[in-house]
Parts: sequence; C-alpha cells; structure tokens
Amino acid sequence: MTAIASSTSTTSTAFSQHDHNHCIESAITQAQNLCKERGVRLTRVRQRVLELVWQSHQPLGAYTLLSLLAEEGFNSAPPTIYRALEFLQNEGLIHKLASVNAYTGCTNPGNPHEGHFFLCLSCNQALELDTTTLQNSLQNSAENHGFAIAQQTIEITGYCAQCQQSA
Amino acid sequence: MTAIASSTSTTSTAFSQHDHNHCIESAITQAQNLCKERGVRLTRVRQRVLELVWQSHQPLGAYTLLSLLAEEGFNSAPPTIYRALEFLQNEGLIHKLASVNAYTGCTNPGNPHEGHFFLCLSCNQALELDTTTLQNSLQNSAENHGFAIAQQTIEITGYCAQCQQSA
DNA sequence: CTAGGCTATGTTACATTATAACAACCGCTA
DNA sequence: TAGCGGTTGTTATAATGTAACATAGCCTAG
Repeated sequence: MTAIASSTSTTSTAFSQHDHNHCIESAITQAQNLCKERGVRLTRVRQRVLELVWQSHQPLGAYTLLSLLAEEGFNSAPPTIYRALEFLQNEGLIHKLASVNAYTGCTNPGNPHEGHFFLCLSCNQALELDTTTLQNSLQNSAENHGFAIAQQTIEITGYCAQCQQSA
Repeated sequence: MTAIASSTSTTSTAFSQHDHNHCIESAITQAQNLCKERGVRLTRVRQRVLELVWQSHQPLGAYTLLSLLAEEGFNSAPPTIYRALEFLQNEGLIHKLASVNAYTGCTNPGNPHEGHFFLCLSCNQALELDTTTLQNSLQNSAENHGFAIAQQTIEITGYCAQCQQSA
C-alpha cells in the first residue's frame, strides 16, 4: 500500500505527488453532502468503506476491504462489504474495476459518469480519466451502430510514468 | 473489422442478420492456419472450445462452456476449460469480457489487438468494434500522462438497435 | 525404433469472488 | 408506541478461477 501523502500538494492525480489526505477528506465531505441531498444514509459501515477505498489510489478487493473492516470490529461476513459497495456504487461514490475485481474511489461523484481508468501494473494505482474525447468517439461509434449506451467499462492497464523510470 | 460474410449475407456484425455458419467456419479455418504458422497446437479440446464460443455472438461463461464440453464426453474439471481459454486468449482467438466474466470469439485474430465491445443487455450479444478513433484518443490520453498501455478492457453495455425496436 | 524431454491433459483439492434467504434491529413518523 | 421501511446480522451456498502434482501423448536425437 503506497499511501503517499505530503502536506504540499502539487496536482491531484493518482500518479503524481499530491496531498492524499486532502483526497480522502474531500471525498468524504462530498459523499456526506451528496447523501444528505439525496436523502440516503451514509451509515458508519458505508462511510468507513468509502474511507478505506480512499486510503490510496490502489483499488482494493472486496475481501481485502472486508478484513480491514473486521480488524476494526465490524461484522466480517461477505454481505456486509458487498452491501456497502453496492450502495456506494449506486450513489456514484466508487467505481468497480471489473478487469481486476477491485474497487476505487470516484474522483468526481455528484457528476454522474462512467469510470475510465489507467491501471499501473507495477504500482497498482488507478488513475481515473476525464476523457471527453474518448466519450465522443465512443458515442459516435454507438450512434453508427444504433446502439444505446448504458454503462461503460474502460480499463487500460500498463505502466505509469514513475514506474517506467524506476525500471 | 468485423467478421463477415456469407454467400447471401447482408452485413456482417453481431447485431445484424448474417450467415452465422460462415462466421464459425471462417473462425476455425483462420485459427487452424494461425496455429500452424505459429507452431502451436490447436488440439481437439481447444478447437471445440473455439467452436462453442463461436456458436453465437453471445459471450459464454467458463462453466457454461465446461458443461457443453462435458455433454460431449470431454473431461469436465475446471482446469480443462480454463486451460483451453487461456490458450485461445494467448493466441488472440478469443477475448474475455471482464465485466460479465464471459468469453467471445475474436473477429480479427491474426491482427493482434485489444477487444472493444458493445454488449447488448437485452439479447446479450457482443459486437466487437474496430475503433481506430477510440484507439487514437486513448493513445493521446496515455501519452499525456506518460502512461504506457499494455492491455485494454473496453466494454460498453447498452441496447442494440434491434432490441430497442422490439421494446 | 525407443528414450527422454516437452507439451498437454487428468485429477484432486482449494482459493477467490459474490449472492440468496431469512432473521433481527433501528430510526423515524403516524 | 406501534408499525413500517430500510439496514444489518447470520448462515449457507453459488459462481468463478488456480495450485499442484500425476499421467499421457508427441516429437526428435541418438
């Protein structure tokens, strides 16, 4: 787990140095606000799962999260974590990365969208992209085929700049 | 590039009417040639799995395939199917759809590429896209982040034209 | 032709990921 | 304060995927 963090933030993407504490705080605050607005309950388990998911930019598996919860005295049966994850996904607070069966915090909740990711095979960090261009070309392609897009899974594995240097 | 054809065929994509027998035949022939060229063995199980995967444009799960194999007298333990699938993936003859844990025939093997798909939530068919544009915009985005792409998982669910009409 | 090495398959066991189904609890409000 | 809806607890099991080692089949060098 590379949780990074420093008090002197630079930019705010997974692969760059940044004040990660800020990521967490801001994610939680946003989540609280969104849930309040929507009249849904960000219960203790749910909030804690969200915090855990945000500990780093490395997506975590359901059972990893579950055992972290267990360490803190939460119930440790699978439904606990899957329910929390389902809730957070429904509220757009996290994304599931199907290609690696793992979950990661959404960097722009409140603005409902699909997650597009770069996943580093070396440091395991996930960078969520805001790819309007990609979006457009997908949309074009869909229109050409008369296809109505519902959900998108775009997960690109590879090596981030830092890991390429180290190697 | 999408697969294609038939003596009487109209167009050649999963969501359109086409002579599907031709899809299968052509896939198998191509696979046989490619394997020959590469000096790898398209054994009975492997070829049969490829044929099964090509029975339709609906991606099939590993255990579904396994039970189809079993019906035909093949060994029915999980490693049988996972080995065959692994082989076929390595040779670029099939793609795995991570978002649905299922496998589908590659419409353009021989020309190594990543699969980009539209998956219909209603008829469950998968359309493999040839998305050069998408590719470019992804590549651009990757370059901007200094990211070296290894593998791509692009799976777009939604509703195909036909299913939209039926509804 | 045959011995040995490599690849492929058989077999058993198990790991990982996810869900079903029902009971108990909790917070709100009528 | 009774009851309703949503949340959590609990048990069991389903679905997906691998590890590890034994056996068999195929090919080539001697």
